[in-house]
Amino acid sequence: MPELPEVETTRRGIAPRLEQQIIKRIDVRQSRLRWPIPDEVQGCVGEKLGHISRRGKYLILPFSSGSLLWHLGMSGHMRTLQNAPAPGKHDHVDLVFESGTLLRYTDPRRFGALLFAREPLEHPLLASLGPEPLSDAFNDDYLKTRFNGKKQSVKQAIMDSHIVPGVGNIYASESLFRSRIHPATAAGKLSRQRLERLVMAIKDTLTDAIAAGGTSLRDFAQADGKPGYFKQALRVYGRAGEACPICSRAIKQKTLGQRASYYCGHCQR
DNA sequence: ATCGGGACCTGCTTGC
DNA sequence: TGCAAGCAGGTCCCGA
Repeated sequence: MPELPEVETTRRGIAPRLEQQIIKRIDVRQSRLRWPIPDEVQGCVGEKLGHISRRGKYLILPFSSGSLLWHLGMSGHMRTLQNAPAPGKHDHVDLVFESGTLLRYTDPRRFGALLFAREPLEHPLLASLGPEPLSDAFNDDYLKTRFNGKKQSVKQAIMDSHIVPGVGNIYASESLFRSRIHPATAAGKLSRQRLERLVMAIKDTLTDAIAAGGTSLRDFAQADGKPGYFKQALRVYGRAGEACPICSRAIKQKTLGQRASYYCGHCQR
């Protein structure tokens, strides 16, 4: 579910309901996520939540003693609730605020993570991320440097969070289709012009998806429970055998780096 | 240094 | 109908 647009959609959904509120309790029902949830997170209790931000696919919830770092993994999602029903099997964490509002974290596969850091941006997991793809620092000069000499496919390269954080399997395929670059092309072989196109395609794809409220796949819902609307806007992802929206030839599927990739063999070179 | 693969989990879909 | 295999939005870490 969650790539950058879904995480950003989640952030926008929960922020107005939670910021400036004092946390009363943190209920951890299952601490075994990707890493065990550290006891340190309990240090936030009694403190006021500041401005929620995002770095790559991480949400940062700042309190005076430090920040919660939250990654949704593959299947995680959050909802804010007023009158919380009894937690279900996969509702692993609740942040309970003094107002009665509650943030509930659900994650069937438990690939997500909840960590604590005094200086969030200095945490090794965040410090090693590439520049935000929607910032000016993410440009063709940057990609030229990072792709230099790379034999790895461009699809795998843009899915590497240390190069481009936030682009996952869906938006990698979509961005490559937009830029008309074949996903298996060696990253280091891309011309300057194609890198410019790729940068623009990634920015546009992410921006459009955020505007649509994220892609709705399976269990993804926005923080208010409404589904995202980008799924119908996907041009190639999950559409093997369907007609390419540009040339009408059948969309192909190929596995790269153990992940399904979708592309048009005619439009993408 | 770069890479490919395995690992971590559960649930849904597919095929026999 | 039942069961097992295969696949799914992520990414760290290991060994080659």
